Amino acid sequence: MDKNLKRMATMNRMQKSGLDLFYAQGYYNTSIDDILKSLNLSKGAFYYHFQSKEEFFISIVQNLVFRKVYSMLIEPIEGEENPLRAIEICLDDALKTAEFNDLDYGFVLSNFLNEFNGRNEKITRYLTDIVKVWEVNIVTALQRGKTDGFVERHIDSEGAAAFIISGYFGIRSLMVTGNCKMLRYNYIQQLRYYFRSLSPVVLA
Amino acid sequence: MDKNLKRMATMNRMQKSGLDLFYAQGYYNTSIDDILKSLNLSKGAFYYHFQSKEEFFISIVQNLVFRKVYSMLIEPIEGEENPLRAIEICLDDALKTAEFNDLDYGFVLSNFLNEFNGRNEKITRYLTDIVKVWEVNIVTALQRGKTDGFVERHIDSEGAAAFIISGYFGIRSLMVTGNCKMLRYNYIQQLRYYFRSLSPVVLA
DNA sequence: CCGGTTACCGACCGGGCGGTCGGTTCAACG
DNA sequence: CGTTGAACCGACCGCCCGGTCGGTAACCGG
Repeated sequence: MDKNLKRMATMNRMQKSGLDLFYAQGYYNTSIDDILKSLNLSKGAFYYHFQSKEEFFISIVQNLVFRKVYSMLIEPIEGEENPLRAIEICLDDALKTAEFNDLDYGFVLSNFLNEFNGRNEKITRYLTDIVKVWEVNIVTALQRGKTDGFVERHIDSEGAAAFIISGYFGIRSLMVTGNCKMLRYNYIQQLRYYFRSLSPVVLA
Repeated sequence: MDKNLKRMATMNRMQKSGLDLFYAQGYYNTSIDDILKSLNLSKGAFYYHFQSKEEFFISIVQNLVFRKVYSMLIEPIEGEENPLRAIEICLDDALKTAEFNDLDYGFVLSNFLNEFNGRNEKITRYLTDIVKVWEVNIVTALQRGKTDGFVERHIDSEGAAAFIISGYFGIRSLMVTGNCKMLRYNYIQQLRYYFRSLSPVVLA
């Protein structure tokens, strides 16, 4: 067990550094040696712990990306009463972390999704699965919102969920070229307009 | 001039095939030989016409991507009376061409933008310039819409433009995993809700 | 028919990358 | 103290890729 701890520690270091570099430079553009150099480790260490570059990446997706997406984008919505408000706050928080160049994992997701699309079906499947979990969660929240009177009954929850995720993926694409703060502010502003059109008409 | 025609013909063939392959497989993942093989040409021919892979790609961006973005996404909006309606039709058309696996150049744009982000500043600049032209065009259309009574006066045109582009980039990211037709339908539906919240209140 | 130019050929180079493998270190254990 | 095995080292292999370069076929003006 003590041995297992050391093993896990090294694997975790590799995964963490791997995700950072894969995200910053792209998967195909990042060599295993790049990752190992940043950790003062050698090829031998890598292939002792992982079978291949692909397996390594999949382990990162499952261990890091999925868990972070869950804790950043899914969990914060689950318990809340007003789904539209919860989604708005959640996305705003995610974009805020993105401003400080920290990994916001929603964008990590869409970035890799683009990179692997048509190039590696296996990995693409792992990534789309995560998106689907997110999507289902939003749909559920919207449906609950309907019964609770926060969401207009006639709107299409699946369509709205796809629209919300789309906007988020897209705004992060635009944010890569500076002026993040303003983009975030504007985006949330427009999201509010959109959400208003999903809300039941309130008699002021 | 006759000679020049032959030169241009070969260059155009290379650019067309190059864009197809770069788009399908990614820039870094597509070798020059891949492109040349599809045309039964050799390295010599390539480096006779182009200085480098990078220059070649930039020429594609300027000659193919920019012109197509202009004719598909910018021109159709310029003359129209109701900007919101024009944008909706324009994006719907663009997504329709995407369904048939043809290149819709808006997505080509966001795809490359993601691939080159942080990896090649020069190319990134060329791509963002095109996005900016598109953005400016939408902003202009929205402003005109305000004076013409199609758009609520207090909305932020820049924010709305960014939001529209974001949604489009994002939905194309989602479309890569099947069910394009339904996604398009749902997306346009939600876009309408959003646009309704940007319209002046009409007394029915 | 000749000289020159255009367009193209394809072998080759150097560097990088994924992956392999024989060897080494060192802590734990009997 | 000797053995064992987990963890790690790093030279090496084969392949690919961007780019170079010496050649050549075809055409064209003189």
